[in-house]
Amino acid sequence: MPRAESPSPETSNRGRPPMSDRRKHIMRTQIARAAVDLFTAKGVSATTGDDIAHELGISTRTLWRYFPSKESCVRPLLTGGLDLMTERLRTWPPELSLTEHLERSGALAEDAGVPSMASMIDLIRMTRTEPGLRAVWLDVHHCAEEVFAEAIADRAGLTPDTLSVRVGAAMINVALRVAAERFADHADHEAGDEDDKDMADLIRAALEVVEDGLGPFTR
Amino acid sequence: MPRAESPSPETSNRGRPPMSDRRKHIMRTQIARAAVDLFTAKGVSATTGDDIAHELGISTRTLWRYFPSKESCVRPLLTGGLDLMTERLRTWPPELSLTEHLERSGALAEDAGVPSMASMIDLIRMTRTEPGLRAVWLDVHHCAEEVFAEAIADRAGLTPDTLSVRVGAAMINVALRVAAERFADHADHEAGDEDDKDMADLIRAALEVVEDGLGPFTR
DNA sequence: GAATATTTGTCGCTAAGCGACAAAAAGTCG
DNA sequence: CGACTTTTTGTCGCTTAGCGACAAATATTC
Repeated sequence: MPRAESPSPETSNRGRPPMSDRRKHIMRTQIARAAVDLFTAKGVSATTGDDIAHELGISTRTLWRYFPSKESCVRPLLTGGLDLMTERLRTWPPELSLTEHLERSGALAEDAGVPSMASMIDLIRMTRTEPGLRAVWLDVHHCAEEVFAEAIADRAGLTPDTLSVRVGAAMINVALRVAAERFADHADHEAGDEDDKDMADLIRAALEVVEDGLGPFTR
Repeated sequence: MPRAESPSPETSNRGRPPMSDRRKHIMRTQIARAAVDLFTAKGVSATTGDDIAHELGISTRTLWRYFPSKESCVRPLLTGGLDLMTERLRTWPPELSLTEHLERSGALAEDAGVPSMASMIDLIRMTRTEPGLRAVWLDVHHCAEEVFAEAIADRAGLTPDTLSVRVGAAMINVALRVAAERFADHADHEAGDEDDKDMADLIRAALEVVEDGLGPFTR
């Protein structure tokens, strides 16, 4: 049986601590990369699971072991920004409000946090026209809601199931989603108007609405 | 070719104004009913498109002409509540705030607005465990965001693309979603604690968080 | 290096979902 | 009502998604 070569020489863990989980993680990101490349090149519907698998030199069966559908292959890329956000929730300092803390996390995410920003931008754009990708995108954020709810509940001394906590977590979540979508949409205008260009400003502006509420808005 | 009998005698438009669109709409709701019944009875993964089609006496090919996947067959049921909400946005009186207006709409929805409330509750519960149904549920609400954005923008004299408008619409939207999910989860406890029992109270409480914002919450 | 556990590939299968064509409706006009 | 047109439906065939089972290959442990 012709064994597939390691996905990439520099990402393989040769000699270093074995760590089987690491291998899986690398494989998933490799698949995600190949998938997004093919999606952007040929379109989602024209890309088959066989295409993605063949690109990496793995069998189709193995591909479906890593992801349950071809659209979900790009999930690791779409979670990139949120992973950093939710990760930093663990070190949420008491003197900062949640929005302040998230704003600073957002500033980090833009710079070095996410390795392949260009692919992510392409992906988020594709979610507009590709229902399958949009479903993944929405689900990624839906999963993040849970994490936000736990963080908020923990801080406020409430249960994550409290209605206000769930709504609050969802509000935070959509603010980040809308900011990301807007960033993706306006990313290539580059040297245009300097209103809300970088991710940090967008996140700040979006979270501001969440912070203040709709009261002063739609009355 | 054995023609399928009309889905139901009383829902067929025999002799009355022709109206081809009406037939389609009836067909869609009939399919949705059959789908949710089979999903609750056998589970989603164990239900095939053939099952749904056979239940209605139509061919599988026709089923896929009405819906692009078996999960999306239940979409008409999941949009029930939101349809009423967005429809009533057209008659949003100037003297009411958006949340006030939506609260009243919510009170209507509970009573007579949605015909098959029981099926909807079952469906929303299933979205927890069935990824395919959750995707439909999230997408239904995502589509509603667009409508809310237009309504808010229209009232505020802004473009629907304004960041604050989009975030605001998304906030409204998730509040309604969380309220619906909570209602579905706590629906059968019936005569338990009288905290947040009916839909109207839940919507009111959820929209209150949106109205006030997270400022007084996570600081 | 041998024994064990995990991963992968091959095979076979069910089901999703679409394109094309023909039959059967439904709608139209006289 | 009857001929005509338009829309809908069914049948057929096909590609792809995606999983279960078993065997080979690989990784891990001792």
